[in-house]
Amino acid sequence: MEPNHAIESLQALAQETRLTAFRLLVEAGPRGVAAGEIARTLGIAPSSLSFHLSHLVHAGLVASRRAGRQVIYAAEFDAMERLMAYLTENCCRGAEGCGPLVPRIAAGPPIVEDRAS
Amino acid sequence: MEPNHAIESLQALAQETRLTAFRLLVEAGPRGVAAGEIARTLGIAPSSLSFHLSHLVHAGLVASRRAGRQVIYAAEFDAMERLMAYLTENCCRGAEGCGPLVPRIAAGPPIVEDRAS
DNA sequence: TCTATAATTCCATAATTATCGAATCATGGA
DNA sequence: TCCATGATTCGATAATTATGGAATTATAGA
Repeated sequence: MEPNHAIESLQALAQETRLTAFRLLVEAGPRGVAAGEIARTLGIAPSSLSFHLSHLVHAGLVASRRAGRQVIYAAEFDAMERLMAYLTENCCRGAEGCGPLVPRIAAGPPIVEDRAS
Repeated sequence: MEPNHAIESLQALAQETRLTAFRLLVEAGPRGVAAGEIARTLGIAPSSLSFHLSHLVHAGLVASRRAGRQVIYAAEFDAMERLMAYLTENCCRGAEGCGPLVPRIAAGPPIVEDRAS
């Protein structure tokens, strides 16, 4: 994953309305939720929701399909996995519990607060 | 981790300058990097960097300590781990590779594109 | 075709965020 | 104390983002 795509994904999630919507879709699973129901649940105007959903879709974190008059949105779990992988590989080096098999060797020998220099 | 803190952390990372700076600090490890050196590396004004670092510090993703005339910034790996844990628990349900032990049971039976309804 | 429903796009406005020069603060050394 | 260096805060400005009403588009049913 390129840094720019990671930033796009992080931006998509870094907003209260969108994170709430995304969590709702994660809860709902592959079946997804209709736009109108999301808007009602979050208590915001449909046009505002469209604005936010378009961010999530553009980042690839959410997919939409039409079902009759409604448009169903569903979380794209694979995309979320890829984001997690990016963060693990690029933002966790040196830590232990962050991700699989990213040893602390990369950051050099562990220096324990050498403020004495 | 509360959703608001997660959003703060995501916002901190969801910006090119800040993500680059954070990755630099992750690379550097616990020893950290002086503010001036970060600004030089990123090619931005010191005042701009301060602005961005304050975001990262406020989110808890980065810590600062003074060393003589310079201020050294270092990644807080624990905070990053906690963010990863939050995302795994709240944004990955139903997926397999996202995190440890979050079974797909939570999202109900896996529905394989039931567009036939 | 007409109507009702669901959603999006368009538009204006408000709010937030990013940028950097200038001024200020903090530290170390002469 | 004075000066130089490193960093932050302040201030103005530019750019981006969020909000919701009104208009538009898409679909289903009468």
